Amino acid sequence: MACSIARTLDVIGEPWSPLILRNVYVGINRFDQIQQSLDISRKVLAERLRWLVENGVLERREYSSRPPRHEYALTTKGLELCDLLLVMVRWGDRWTAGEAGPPVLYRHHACGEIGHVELRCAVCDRPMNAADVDVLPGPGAEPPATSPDRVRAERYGH
Amino acid sequence: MACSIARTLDVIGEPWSPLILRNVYVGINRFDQIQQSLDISRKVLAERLRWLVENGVLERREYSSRPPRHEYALTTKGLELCDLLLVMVRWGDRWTAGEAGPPVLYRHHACGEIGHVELRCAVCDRPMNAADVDVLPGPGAEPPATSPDRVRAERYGH
DNA sequence: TCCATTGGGTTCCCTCAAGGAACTAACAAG
DNA sequence: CTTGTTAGTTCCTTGAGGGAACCCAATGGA
Repeated sequence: MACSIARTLDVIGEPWSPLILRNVYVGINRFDQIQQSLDISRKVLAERLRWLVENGVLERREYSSRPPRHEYALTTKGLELCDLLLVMVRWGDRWTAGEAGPPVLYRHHACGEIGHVELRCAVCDRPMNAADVDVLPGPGAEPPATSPDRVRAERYGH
Repeated sequence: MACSIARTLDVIGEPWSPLILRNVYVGINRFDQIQQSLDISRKVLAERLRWLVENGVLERREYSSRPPRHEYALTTKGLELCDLLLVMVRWGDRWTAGEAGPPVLYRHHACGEIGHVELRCAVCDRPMNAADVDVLPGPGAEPPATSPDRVRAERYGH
């Protein structure tokens, strides 16, 4: 599908993948550790890891050759996906955390404070949220075919 | 699970939900429109819409009483979820768009320019990405039980 | 008046992927 | 030479997703 959301979901759309990614991100990066931590079936975990490696999100590397042992590490591509996790965390904290407060805190290296992410426009630096943008067809849009859907989507712009 | 990522995924973790959300966001917000646009089964679409409404992400409202006709609209909670979509789009554009370029562009109301989102720290305003934070247990963390995993996760830090 | 159509779903069946448990391989330690 | 550890694979069963058909209320057209 000519939609970056769909293409992103194609890589990490199924519900275990973000959790696997999160585990690798925090240092839980070996097969059995991940399996126990998530209580995921070994079969599905093996499939997901293979998929994530094939798609360049994780790297499988040997940390011992005799006996052969492997662990998983984030690639640059994978680390950038973790930004998505930070945004998920923010939403989850705001809307589902309950009275106990957030289960995990994030300390920003640059300022040393506990904080959370905000979305800013890369051009003007001001806040840029879903309510602040118009959606327009881009160069990679599926060719002519001005479908009713497309017209509707173009017209929207809030 | 005491993890905001898991809680977020509980709401929109299955692969159709973000696409449904995206459609409602751009104005494709009636049952048949969504169904045709995504080529999703009517059964699953009905289930997902019900789930999203139950969870306060969408609102089902009547736009005609005779005959009774309904459409779906984003709540505030749902609109904030769309921030997640903007971040997905950014990643998808960077890593999966190919040579054709991004299929969709986003124009920022504040500056009028085509841009994309960046993550900033809400405290100090500087860039805050996954590589720039330490992960610490928060108030809502699952109680004592200092598991090996936890220790490992705490020790990690970037 | 009757029929077809539209919007917004249900119902039923069937397949396919997820889950669980057990098994394997390769080596190390006691 | 038995036990343990890591990293999977195999096999079977169950449950969720897809497809197609059906439903119902109202409306438009012949």
